[in-house]
This record gives sequence, C-alpha cells and structure tokens, in this order.
Amino acid sequence: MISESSRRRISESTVRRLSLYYRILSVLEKENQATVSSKELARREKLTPAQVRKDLSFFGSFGTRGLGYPVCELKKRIGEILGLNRTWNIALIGVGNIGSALVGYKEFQRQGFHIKLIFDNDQRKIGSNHKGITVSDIKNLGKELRENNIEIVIVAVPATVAQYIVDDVVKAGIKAILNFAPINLKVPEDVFLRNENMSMELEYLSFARINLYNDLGTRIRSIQLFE
Amino acid sequence: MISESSRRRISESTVRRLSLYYRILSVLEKENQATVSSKELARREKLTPAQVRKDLSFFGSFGTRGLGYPVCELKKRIGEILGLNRTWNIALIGVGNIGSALVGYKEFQRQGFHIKLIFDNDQRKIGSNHKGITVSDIKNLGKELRENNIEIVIVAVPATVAQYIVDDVVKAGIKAILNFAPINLKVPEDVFLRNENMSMELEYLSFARINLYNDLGTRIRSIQLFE
DNA sequence: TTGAGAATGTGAATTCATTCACAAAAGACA
DNA sequence: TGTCTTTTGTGAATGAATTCACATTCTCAA
Repeated sequence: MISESSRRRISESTVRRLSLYYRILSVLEKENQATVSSKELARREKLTPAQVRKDLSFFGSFGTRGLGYPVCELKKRIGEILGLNRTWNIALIGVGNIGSALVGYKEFQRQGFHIKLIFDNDQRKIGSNHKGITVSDIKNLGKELRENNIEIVIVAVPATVAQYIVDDVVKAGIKAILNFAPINLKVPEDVFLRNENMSMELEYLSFARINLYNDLGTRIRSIQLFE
Repeated sequence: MISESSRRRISESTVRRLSLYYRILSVLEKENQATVSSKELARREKLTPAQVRKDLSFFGSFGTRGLGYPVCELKKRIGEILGLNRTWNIALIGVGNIGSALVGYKEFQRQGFHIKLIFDNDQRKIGSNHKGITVSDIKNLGKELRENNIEIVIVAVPATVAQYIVDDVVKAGIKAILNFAPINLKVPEDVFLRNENMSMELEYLSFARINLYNDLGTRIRSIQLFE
C-alpha cells in the first residue's frame, strides 16, 4: 500500500476528500447498506462521480462494475490509508478555551485520536483534572512526551508563546504537530505541521457575503468545501 | 471593487491566501514596517513570489516597482475585500465544549466577528452568562436573529440535531452559516455554508505520518497549508 | 542626473486537478 | 443462456492554478 501510494502522487485534496468519504461510509455502515455507487457518494458530497472514482482508484480496484463499492471494505481500506484503524497517542498543550474544548471533543476519540497527556504552564491548572487526565507542568514536556510514546502534539496556547512551545516539542522528537494558535510557526523540514485556523472559514463567509452576490441579490455560485 | 472581483473569477485558494497575507500584514504593521516585497511575503508563507503577486494583482496594481507593497494600504485593501474592516453580528448556537471555546476566542473579536447572541436548548444553560452574553432559549431563535440583525450564524451543536437547527436558521433568513458539527448539512442554493472539520487536519497528519516517509525515515515532501 | 539594482505586473508556459467518454465487467432477469 | 442495464476504471481532453520569464518602472546612492 505504501509503495503504491507513494508511486502515484496523491494530492492533498484527494486526502481531504478521503476524510469525507470515510465519514459517509461510517454512516452507511451503520445503516447496514452493503454497497454504494460513486454516483451516490458524489451526490452526498456535491462532487462528480468521476472524481470519486478517480480518488478511489489511486488505491487500487475496489468496486464491482454494475454494483458499486462494498461499504465495509471500502471504509476499512480508507481507514488504513488515513491511519484511522489504529489509535494515536496525542498530547495537548494548553487548556484554555480551545484546549478544554478539544479534550472533550468526542469525534477525536471516535477516530482513534486519544489525548493521553495535557500540559499547561499555569500553576492553578497544573494538577487539575480534565476528563480523567491530570494536567502536567509544561516543564516536564520532553520527558513525559517520550515516556508516553506521544506521536502527535496539539498546540492550543496563546500565539505569543506558541513558537517557544513548538521548539520544545520539536526538541522532544515529535514529528507531527497540529497548531491552533493564529500564527505562523517555524519547524524543521522533517516535522509535519498543520494549522487549524478557525477564523479562516469565517473570513471566507464574510468575503462571500460581500462579493459573491450579484446586484439582484442572487448567489453567483455555490460554495462547497471542494469545488 | 465588487464588479472587479466578480469579473475576473477569484479562486477559493486565492481568498484563503488573502487571509494569510492579512495576518502577516497585521504583524508587519505593528512592527512599523512601511513596505513589504512579494519575496518577503512569500518567504513567510512558504509560497512563491509570483503567486503572491498574482494574488494581489486581482485587485489592481498596488505595489511600487523596486520597492514593494505599502503595508498599511495593502492591509486595508485586503481587509476591505475580506470584509474585515467592519463588524459582523454573529449568533452562536450551542454552548457545549466547542461553543464555549468560541465565545472566548479573542481572534474573532479582533477581526470584527462579534458574537451578539448565544442559544441553547438546555434549561440549565439558558439564562446563564457567557462573557457577558445571556444564553437564550433556542425556541426564540427566529425572532431574536431578526431583531438583532444577525448576519452569520455559527452552529456548534451535536451532529444529531444540527440539521434541524440549520433548517430553522435558514427559515429565519440567514444566508451565511459556519458549521462545526461533523456532519453534512443541506441548505438551499442561496445560503453559504462552510464546515469547520476539526478532525480533518488531524487525519491529514495521521495520513502523512503513515504515508509520507520513505523507508529511510526521511520526509518525502513538506506539507504546507497550500502547496 | 544618471546608472545600477530591485521589484512589480503580466502574458506565456507549465504543471496539476477535474471531467469526459467509453470499453469492459458484472448483475438482473427473462 | 443471452440481452439489457448498471457501474466501474481509466486514458484523453479539458480546465484551473501555479510558475516562469521578462519588459517595465521605480528607488537609491553617488
């Protein structure tokens, strides 16, 4: 699988669509639907059937002509590709507004993203309990990350300190970081950094409201996650 | 401006990059830097200078050859395009984990996104106070949205009820919705709907960790927000 | 005032992503 | 078994986004 997927380059948009397919397939699985056609998947995500088939074809021939794709198998396969058929040990840094929300976010649990450690630098928070996890002192970051086999770190600290925190995280050998601070962080070449910019979608809506109506108040085009 | 931007089609990725430029320009403005080159903007966002210039050229000639772009003016202009030089009246529905985090998210305030109303259906939460805002009963949704000139609604309710809530929001005449529930919502053609899928970036990291290293443990390619 | 250097703005070229279109494969049913 | 329908899988065609490359314009220093 790995060799196959690295031979033909899989675009970021394809990966993002896989996430969407996975979610739909989970629903269909619960509804005990045995198969699903590219047409049906496309309808649900407002994509074209051809796009769905192209995306899925990156990972081999899966469907049955005349019938469609087997729901369970396809879900399992996409799960493998996205790494959702296993659990990931995650550490969260910062239990402010957003950090606390993430600790309680059930969707993470459901997908195998288990928050095992929580860090903060606020003495009032250290030692306190969030959903069964005791908040650790940020001073022990490196040691605890290593001892607990943490693979992904979520950074939810104020923008002003985010770079320092991330430097420490990198020093501890972590190679995957999800950043919620609204700032551009620098990491070495071999570290994966993704940013969750919560204002961006709101800004897009704002842009859309201002720019994407014509003079008659009619929508010029529809906005989807991918178009 | 509107006519100009609708004449030449501005792609979604361009708009998203405008958000990034805006953030950088805010920093530069604070540092009292008078001008900035496309090269410098590109370096900070890991883009190419040509891309930056193309993006900015959609909105007219702004820079000075040999010098670069005037920081303040450019920020102001991008702000206009994105609708950040004004305030937006926002209503939040659902004060669970995520909803509460959003109420306290200062970045929204800073960009002119003012949460004016909060709704919930939980009797224990109705009437309680979040950052100075009293939580209203979801039953009064339509009336209150209209009376308070709400323009954008943020939906942060459980996936199971999200569609019902959104139907009511649409009925109240709202044309822009930001959805945090991990589910696909249906809205009429003329309503802008954007989804904030918090698992998606984590899934991408997971995918990257599994697939984007070669056998030597070396990163195959770097991941940026846009590439 | 002039010349060297810097940086924009933009068609053209290229690369990347999506859609088309159809042969091939499988199911359904007489 | 044979025909009709459905749907996949995929090269080819199209379309969109990015990058190239360079003429043009401005700055700055002497």
